[in-house]
Amino acid sequence: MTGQIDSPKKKFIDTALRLFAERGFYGASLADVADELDLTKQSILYHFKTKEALYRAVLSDVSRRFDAMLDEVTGLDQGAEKRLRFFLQRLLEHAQHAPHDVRLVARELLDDVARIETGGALHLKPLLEKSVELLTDLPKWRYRSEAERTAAACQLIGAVSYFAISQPTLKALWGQSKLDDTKDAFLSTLLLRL
Amino acid sequence: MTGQIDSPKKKFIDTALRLFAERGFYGASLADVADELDLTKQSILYHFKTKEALYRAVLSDVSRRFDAMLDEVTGLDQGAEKRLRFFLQRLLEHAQHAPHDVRLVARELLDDVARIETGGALHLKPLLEKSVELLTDLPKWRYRSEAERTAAACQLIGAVSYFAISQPTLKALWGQSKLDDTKDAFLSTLLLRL
DNA sequence: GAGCTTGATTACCAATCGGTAAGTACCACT
DNA sequence: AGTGGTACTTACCGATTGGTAATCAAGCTC
Repeated sequence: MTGQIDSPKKKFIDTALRLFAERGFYGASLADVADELDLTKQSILYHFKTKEALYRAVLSDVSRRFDAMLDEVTGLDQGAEKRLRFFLQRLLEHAQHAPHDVRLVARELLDDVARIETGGALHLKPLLEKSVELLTDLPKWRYRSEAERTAAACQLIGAVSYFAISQPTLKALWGQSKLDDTKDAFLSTLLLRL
Repeated sequence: MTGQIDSPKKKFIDTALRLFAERGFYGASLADVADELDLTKQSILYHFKTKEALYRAVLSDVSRRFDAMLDEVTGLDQGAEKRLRFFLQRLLEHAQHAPHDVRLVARELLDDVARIETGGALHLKPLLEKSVELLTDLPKWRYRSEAERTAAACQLIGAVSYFAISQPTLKALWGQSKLDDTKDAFLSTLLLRL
């Protein structure tokens, strides 16, 4: 129904994703998004009724890509540990060439506090449930209880995600070469701990 | 010089911290902060010249608390592994009863992207350097290279921080009891991997 | 070539934003 | 009693925000 491919909405969604991820929902105005495309903000409001609607469209695009990655992992017909390693590798890759997605998800988590108070919707609920379930179901780790497996899953996702959103800062802090070294070492040391 | 204790600025800083952490810099207006205190926004501008100045004051307050925690860890005269365990425990505790601090730091990391592009200052630079140095210097882990120790340090900080900022969402997702179970298991499984 | 849809425009709006200027209530000190 | 500083207020400002209304040009079908 909603034309996914090559819709004229796509350029707005892509640009809005980048700006929302970099500056947050309130930090990026409709005029900012339109300026990046050399258009006016009213052209955005033609395709999306409100700024909120644009934001929801961006979120569902992010969710779609994330979901495709998760399906790729669950579809892999291999042993549990192989799949877990594959998941972490794919998550890290995803964070590398779709950094805006990961940053927007992080902002969503931060904004949830205010949203929960006001009874707003948690947009990423299905995504989070799927991710954690995937990780806790996969391995029969040496951790004993369900709680410990869940905790370990949160640690793995958190380590990768936080590292991903820290990269621009770390690059400014360390320079590109040290960051690259750390990036190379990241996956191996993470997998080493499984 | 700048009166730390019981200054009339303190209530503004505390309230601003909460709102900035929950909604971000652009999501929380001066009027919002003032309303929470049943005051007018001009009373804020009396104490802080600009909104940016208020934000910097909030950040330095957060940095001060963080720094005190780090000093507490480096001051502990014990073996390297003991200190590392103590650090992770204290970081998790800090995230528990000062959740706004951790959330604001996360927002700073997200905002750095835009700030680096425009040549802005990275407010948390000294804090980050100190944290990572502390972690990489402490243990002679089984990881071989400097890069692998750095990567491991990032993983530990990231796991704790991301878990901390995810808690309101996870509570809404799972309920309080499952979150509590996971929280209890979090530190033990994290330390298990050292 | 009339009519409809699509994508974008210009013009305009009320509300809110951060910030300035001037004034007020209160308190300590002399 | 007068003075000066502190904490805060009311009144106001220009700029920007998200959003509405009306219009216009291009392309399509019949």
